Amino acid sequence: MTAPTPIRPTATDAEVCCSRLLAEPLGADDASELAAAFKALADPVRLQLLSLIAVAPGGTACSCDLEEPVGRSQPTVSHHLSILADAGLITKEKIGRWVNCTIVPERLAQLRDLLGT
Amino acid sequence: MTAPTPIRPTATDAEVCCSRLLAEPLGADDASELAAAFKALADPVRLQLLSLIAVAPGGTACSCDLEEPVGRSQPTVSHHLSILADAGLITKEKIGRWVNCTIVPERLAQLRDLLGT
DNA sequence: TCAATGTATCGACAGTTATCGATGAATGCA
DNA sequence: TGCATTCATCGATAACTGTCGATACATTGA
Repeated sequence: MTAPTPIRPTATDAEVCCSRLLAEPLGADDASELAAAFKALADPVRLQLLSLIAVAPGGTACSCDLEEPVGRSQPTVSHHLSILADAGLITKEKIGRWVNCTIVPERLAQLRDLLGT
Repeated sequence: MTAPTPIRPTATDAEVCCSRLLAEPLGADDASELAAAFKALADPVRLQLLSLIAVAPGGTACSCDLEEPVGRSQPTVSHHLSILADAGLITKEKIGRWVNCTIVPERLAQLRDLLGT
């Protein structure tokens, strides 16, 4: 997860028609990077958090409003939010005592495009 | 993973514009189902296997030809292939002594669409 | 029928992960 | 300054997961 790849690279090559995943044999390094990205989505609590943040006004929600809907403790929610942030799926901004979590739809689109276009 | 949802549902509702994940607060059950699907993709070895199968002629590869490229033992490869099959990402067909694994691109497209359209 | 081969299953083990309570740090308010 | 609140970190624990060797099963060919 180093260089931010473009969201929708203009396909100049005709072979870039389907999935990057399906276009060529995946190397071990690329596979690890990709797997790490999907790992962030591979947990029901994180998917719920992501969904709650996405549907909140402006795609932004306070961390404190997320504990009750997912039914987990504050440390657990904090842990999952950090994982989502590390994966680039949300951003966390500290406003006073609160932490505002904002969805990053471009990142979601990026992962989507890895599965096919 | 019960009812096979259509690959690209015709969006009659204007609100079905982006991601199912981002369209509404995800329930715990839906979240678990979705997470299970992404879990199958959240491992580098499985991604490599998927890639190898996809680029093989006809999108089909013999299980025996996959152990060497991923550098894992036969039981481990068998284990991962079962997970991919359970997730609907590949099908396994026993031909004599061999097991032919075939990619299911529709399933991949399904997961892609869950991230956005 | 027997040996060889491809695959699945079993048992074990190490590493990872989700979870929580307790605690500490940072901020805002009275 | 002191207190309440919000969040992150720590430590512990239970559950899950990836991995392999050993072994059992199934099929083919001699």
